[in-house]
Amino acid sequence: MVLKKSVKLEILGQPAPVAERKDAARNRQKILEAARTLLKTRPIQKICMDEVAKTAGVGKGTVYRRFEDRASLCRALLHEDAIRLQNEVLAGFGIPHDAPNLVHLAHLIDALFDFATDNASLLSEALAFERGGAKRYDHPAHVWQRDAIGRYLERAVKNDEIPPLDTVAATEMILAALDPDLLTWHLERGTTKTTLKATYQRLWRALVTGSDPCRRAY
Amino acid sequence: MVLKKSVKLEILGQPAPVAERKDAARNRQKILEAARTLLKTRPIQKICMDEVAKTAGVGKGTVYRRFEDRASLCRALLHEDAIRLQNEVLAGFGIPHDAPNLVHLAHLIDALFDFATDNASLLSEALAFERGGAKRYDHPAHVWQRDAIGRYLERAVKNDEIPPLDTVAATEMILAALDPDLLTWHLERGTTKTTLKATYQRLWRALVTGSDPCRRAY
DNA sequence: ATCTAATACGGACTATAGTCCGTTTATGTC
DNA sequence: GACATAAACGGACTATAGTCCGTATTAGAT
Repeated sequence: MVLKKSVKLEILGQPAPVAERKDAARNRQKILEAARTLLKTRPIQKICMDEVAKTAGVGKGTVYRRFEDRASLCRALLHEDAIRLQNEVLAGFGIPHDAPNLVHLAHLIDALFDFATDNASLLSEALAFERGGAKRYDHPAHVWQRDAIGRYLERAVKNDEIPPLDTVAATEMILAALDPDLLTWHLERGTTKTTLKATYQRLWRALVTGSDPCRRAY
Repeated sequence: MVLKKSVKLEILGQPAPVAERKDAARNRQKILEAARTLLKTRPIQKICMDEVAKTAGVGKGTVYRRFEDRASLCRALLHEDAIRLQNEVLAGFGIPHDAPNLVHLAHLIDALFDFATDNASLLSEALAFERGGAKRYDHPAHVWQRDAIGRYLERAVKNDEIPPLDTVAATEMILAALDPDLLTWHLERGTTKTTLKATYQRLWRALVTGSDPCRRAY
């Protein structure tokens, strides 16, 4: 059997759907649809896979054949938003190309922030993938975000927009602070999204503009 | 029945063992011992609660009566190290009391870093507590670390050691980057602990010494 | 020593993620 | 259209976290 080559759309971890058989594709859609329906009634953490299967009218085995695991299903549910995010990045947020890299970065981080808060519950579940094994940091979703931020930071340094800096480490710190559970915690305690976002913008700016005074031995 | 009042030792989330009956106390020890024995053979993620129960020679119900859940057991296993950590902090790391707050903070963060790397696997499991619900950020373990860092940061600002700063937010960013899974990831990829720690020290210093230039509207 | 009530025990039970495998279906070939 | 076979289906099965509850133990009171 010759598989039709399908365009690879590896975006934020969406499993590239390589030429599925018709029934398989249909079931994939039924499952996603079922999940989305259930998501309207309660957060993903309260939805079990059997229920998704039953709602979709397929067997549990089918769910797990279409989606590697629970986290994988969550990632697929995030796909649309992820596409939008990536398109915004590719389009450069409508900013002049020659705008300072820090401005680009500000927009990128804003977008990542929105993505994280708007999808906190799904993301939390999606990231739980392989806890303790630390594999999550090798996941395309994470790698992509890291690359995007890192690129701008490097350019900003080269361009003398900010002092020299360990861009790799800084990138990771910026991303770590975007932990969906942390954001959720703040929002649940009454901080508005706007405030939180502003705080966050100030924070990463402080990080990348900071110097290391290496204040004496101790 | 009158309970003997026991000293409350609420450290890093260790459940204060309030006057247990003799059999209960004995079983608590048996369970901890069993867990530690098993931990010598493989990481906590590969050990199931039935096994702990069986090894300890008690029923599963007993395990769950002594320890609220898996995460709770992990926290108990971290207790000794947590005590040491707290004592170091209380002792001020043997630094002169009038040393700059940033120096104190450097030692604190070093200690937190060591604690996180030395206990990464247990911590990862312990923190997994209540994912998606964001309750982990209200946990005594986290609150304690936050307070400790926050206190030094505030003093450092008041003392003009660093420019004004959103100390609360900065504290959270510093802690977020200490994610045990992230540290594990680096260590697994060959970064030495020494290097990683040095990088981390530079990073938080950059953060707290940074300014927010508020570069133009965009 | 006995009594009694609070406390604890243990293992069967439930819930749920994820696997396995015998049966069914789609699809390219003749 | 019939055939062969790769792919997919579905639900029973396994593994494991956490609950429940009838029975057993402890410890203060008498």
